[in-house]
Amino acid sequence: MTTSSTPKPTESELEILQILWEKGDCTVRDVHEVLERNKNAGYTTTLKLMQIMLEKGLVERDASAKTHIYKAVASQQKTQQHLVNKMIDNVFNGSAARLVMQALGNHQASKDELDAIKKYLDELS
Amino acid sequence: MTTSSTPKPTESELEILQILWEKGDCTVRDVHEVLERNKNAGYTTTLKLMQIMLEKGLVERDASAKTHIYKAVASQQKTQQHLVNKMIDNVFNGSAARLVMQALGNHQASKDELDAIKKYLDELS
DNA sequence: TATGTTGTACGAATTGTTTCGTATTCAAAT
DNA sequence: ATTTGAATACGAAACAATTCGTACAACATA
Repeated sequence: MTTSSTPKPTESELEILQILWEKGDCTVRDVHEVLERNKNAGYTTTLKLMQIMLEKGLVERDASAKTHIYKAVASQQKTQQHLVNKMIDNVFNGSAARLVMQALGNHQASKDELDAIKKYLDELS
Repeated sequence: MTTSSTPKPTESELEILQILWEKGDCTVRDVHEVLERNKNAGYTTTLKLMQIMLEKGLVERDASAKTHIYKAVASQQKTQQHLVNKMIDNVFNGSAARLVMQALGNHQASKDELDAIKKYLDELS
């Protein structure tokens, strides 16, 4: 199995998914307010993106009230898995180990994080 | 420093870069022949892509002879670093450790690979 | 020299992503 | 009842990525 049921989100869509994962169910306005802190895009831009995500099946919504409530379809964990696997294949020629070393090499992980990884590795083998 | 000198390659561009990294300097035909094994796109498509990559500064070329010779500008290592860092930020909220665990969790790493990672971790701390 | 082959250049169609303006709907407050 | 405010729907522009057709240049060879 290499394909997944939900399509790969674009970068903008991923930003929205992050918010939905963190805050749970959201209105468009909820999402837009968070987005606004870092970007500056209009409200209808956010709305349109979320409507397209609905068409693609990336989110679901409860449209029974006037103000619709959105939620992510795929879990954060599943989506991360999907994207990491893609990166391993496309960028690291299938070697998870090379990705791991690259990730740890630069992007400073704290001592606690490193310890956690070691523990995780011991449990794996 | 979060930005790099060369822009982020698209997926198609990355495929071409992979070939250039592996085979060293290449003509468009060289690249196209490798590409053809997995995809099917016309020769002029590959040519155009590589011309655009030249404009973007992703590749350089020696155009002194009739048949031009292309080479990647950024090293594979640097590009991988760039892309991994981006993924850590965009997908894993800045946590390298979470990416690492996700990478190891599913995408089966061999025992040798796991050992190599452990050794690497020991050297880091 | 004429012809075919192999290359580059370039314009343009197609498709996907992002952005926003405008229309419309609904409900609350005046 | 009318106005106002907040929401959705939708079309379309702007931009980027991908694909390919066609034109043209260089060169070997018949």
